[in-house]
Amino acid sequence: MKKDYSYREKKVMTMKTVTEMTGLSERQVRYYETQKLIFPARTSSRTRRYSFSDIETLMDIAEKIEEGVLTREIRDDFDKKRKKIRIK
Amino acid sequence: MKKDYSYREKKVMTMKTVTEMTGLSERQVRYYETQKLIFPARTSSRTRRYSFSDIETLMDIAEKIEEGVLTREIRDDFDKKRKKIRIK
DNA sequence: CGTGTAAGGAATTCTGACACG
DNA sequence: CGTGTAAGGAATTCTGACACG
Repeated sequence: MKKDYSYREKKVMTMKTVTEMTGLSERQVRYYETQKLIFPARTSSRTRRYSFSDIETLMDIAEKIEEGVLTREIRDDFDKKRKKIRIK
Repeated sequence: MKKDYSYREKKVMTMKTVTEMTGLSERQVRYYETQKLIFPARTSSRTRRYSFSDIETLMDIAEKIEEGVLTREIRDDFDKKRKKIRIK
């Protein structure tokens, strides 16, 4: 059974809210999705929905990008972390 | 200083998400606002933003309405509860 | 009282592409 | 590589009003 309520993970925000909260452009947010760094949900009419968790990930990404890290590297890094969590 | 992060109280959702999560119509959600039962935030372009807390309040309201309680009574009830919390 | 609906405008979102590099 | 932008269509949101009652 799936957990019914998790404020942090629930995909509820639209693009506008995300750009407001992160300071990133729509273009940036969508690009990071194509790079498989974030995974917004989609409504029946194709609009994206983001979670608080996504917002936090985006802010991490923004920092790394500023440091000159490539999206490819950020993704590998995320994948590694996910693996570690699974091993635990 | 204001608390910077509270997933539950942060006003981040648009009307569409709210109607999806509560099952209410846009009309109902807006009406309950005119009755001072919920207080969404507004963006610079006038669109409403709701919090998880608002969603929960809306579901409470929906239940009461079904029981035949008047919005006026629901509001008085909410006001009483707020007062109690303050006294504590 | 509480809610549905049609109306018309404004703001939002989406995709694919050109651009720079 | 990462991001800006103009383009055009589709979906969303808003307000004020008429309707029923």
